Amino acid sequence: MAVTLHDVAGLAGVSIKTVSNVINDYPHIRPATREKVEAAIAQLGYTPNLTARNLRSGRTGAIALAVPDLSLAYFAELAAEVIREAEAAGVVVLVEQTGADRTRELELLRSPRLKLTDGLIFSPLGMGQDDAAALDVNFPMVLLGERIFDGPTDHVTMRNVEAARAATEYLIAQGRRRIAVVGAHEGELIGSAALRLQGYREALDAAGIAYDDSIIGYTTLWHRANGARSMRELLAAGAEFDAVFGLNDTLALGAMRVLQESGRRVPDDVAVLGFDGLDEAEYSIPSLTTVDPGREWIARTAVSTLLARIAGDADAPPRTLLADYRILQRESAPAS
Amino acid sequence: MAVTLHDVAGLAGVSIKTVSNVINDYPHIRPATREKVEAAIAQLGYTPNLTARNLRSGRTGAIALAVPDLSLAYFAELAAEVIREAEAAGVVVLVEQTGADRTRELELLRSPRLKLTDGLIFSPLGMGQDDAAALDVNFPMVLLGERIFDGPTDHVTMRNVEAARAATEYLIAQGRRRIAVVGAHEGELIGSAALRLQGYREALDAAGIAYDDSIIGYTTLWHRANGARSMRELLAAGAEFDAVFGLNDTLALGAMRVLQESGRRVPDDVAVLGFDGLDEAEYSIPSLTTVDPGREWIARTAVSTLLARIAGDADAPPRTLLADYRILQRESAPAS
DNA sequence: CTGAAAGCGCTAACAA
DNA sequence: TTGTTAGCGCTTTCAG
Repeated sequence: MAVTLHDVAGLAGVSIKTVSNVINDYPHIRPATREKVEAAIAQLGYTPNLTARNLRSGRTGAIALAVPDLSLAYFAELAAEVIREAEAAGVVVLVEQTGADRTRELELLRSPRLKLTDGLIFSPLGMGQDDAAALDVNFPMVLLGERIFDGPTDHVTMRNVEAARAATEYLIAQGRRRIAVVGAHEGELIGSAALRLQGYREALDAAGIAYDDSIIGYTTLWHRANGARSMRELLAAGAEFDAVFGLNDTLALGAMRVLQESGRRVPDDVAVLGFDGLDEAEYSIPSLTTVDPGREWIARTAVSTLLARIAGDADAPPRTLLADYRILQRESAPAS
Repeated sequence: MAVTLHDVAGLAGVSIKTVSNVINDYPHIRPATREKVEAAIAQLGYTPNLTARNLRSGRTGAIALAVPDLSLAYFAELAAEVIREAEAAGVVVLVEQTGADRTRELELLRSPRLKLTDGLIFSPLGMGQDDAAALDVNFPMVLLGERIFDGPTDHVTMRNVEAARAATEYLIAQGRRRIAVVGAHEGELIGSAALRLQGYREALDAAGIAYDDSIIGYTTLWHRANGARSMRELLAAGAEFDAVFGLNDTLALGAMRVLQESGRRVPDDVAVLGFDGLDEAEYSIPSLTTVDPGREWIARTAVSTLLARIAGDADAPPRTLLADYRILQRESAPAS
């Protein structure tokens, strides 16, 4: 641990500047000198102290990623992509979990721990529009999720409304008329749940189908257990429907499970459609038709956008970047 | 960003040492001084530069977690736990993905990026016994997975052999005699696959059942798709069996999917049992009987062990810590 | 092409 | 109780 530039310089019989030059591939070094230095480095097993380098350069070579919880499959897959992408750019990722909790999200934005990184990719779920001011931070940041805040921040997000509308239209095209929803958030106006529900309503309207709140299942955290519970409540209330739109895959899988327990056949009695395009949606019984909202593109774009900000174009106007979506047709809602 | 101790000291009319004392809760400060300093800090919006502090103190307040891939559910849930646990201790987590690739695992151990952290929780999958020397690193490290290396390193792991044996015995107790396996690794001697297979064989031996390689499905990466593919190969080869032991849940779920496609009823025709105790195993159709290897305990223990090493007991003898397992009885292999 | 020296922002002896 | 000062290990002018 304790081997420094000075040790290497001493052994190689040069100054620390020369060693530094070698390490940083400074071009004009005499080959003989370079060799001496490299031999010394190898002999001593020297590795540069990144903390010192960071202090000097003002950069850390790390970015932070803040998501609600890695045990939510969507965020796990997102994080996997972000880390892969960052690594390709030689940057390391520090992962924070907020639990989708407003207080913790706000704390995170003020946390000195972020000083350990050059920037933040942030997926806020708990904060509301009132908290927009908290997003006016003095470090590079890219927001994931809806552009619900007007601050000067880059957003990378998906077409929630359009994608949900397309999904609903897809079900309607199969002749489904009573389409239940699982995962709605009571009274929410912004956020993914509200936007996807809006897309759902637009599709109903366009098809002349009345919106019926009695087949909307409300549940906050998009866990599988909540999808199951929500569906049980719908069934217990005697709701009638011929399709279910899960506002994400995990909910849809939980709901599908309960439907089958109750004796409904999927898709014959009830078609099921999810949202997220998770790997596991391909291997459920039946496999889940779902909307791929472009998660991979989002991860890639978030990283490259953040790195560009860090690299300097801090004054470029903030951008909103939208991923393309597509419907992955599977068995739970086949294309008729 | 550019506000430093000196700025605060200047505004408060004291020396930087006094400011430093206030920040670090040094006890003997006159209340009036403290107030002045705190006012200045608030006015300037000062936050300490952690990089500088780290350089000085030799600590970073961060640990690294290296896993194969966060899109593997087991590691996502493990990472979620590790981050939660670390946060409770005021430590931040940098996540690295190795892809279970030997070369990248070896590179990681030598990577200067680790200098950004105080220690490493490492789950190696690609490295073999020949690489044990590479694990003799000069920073605190806790290994997850088998104690297959003899280096002076702490291990936190699960009882793979016992748990797999118990799982197999559980199936045998239900009257199953032809128990297929999905996820074996050809020629592997150490590592989770080999150990779980060993537990399986021990159970067969104890019950006087002959081991039959024709019902062992080999596949490397424990992805759902591989579980499915492996099961398809077994079926195509005309293998006969009345139970399947998936060496992890993801494999088991993929295999179960294919079994049902092929018209087999689970558990009537074929019982299915997994390994990992994933959340999603509870919501498959049918729900998956599985072994919970103590993942949560492993995450907690890995963090606390690493932090203890970092805090100083570097010379304590290396320990191997074993989690308790339990079988979660569900529908895919009911307790008769 | 290489060396000397300053300083990034902070902590911790040591003084006062 | 508070101030002075010397580094932590590195990069980076500026000389030579």
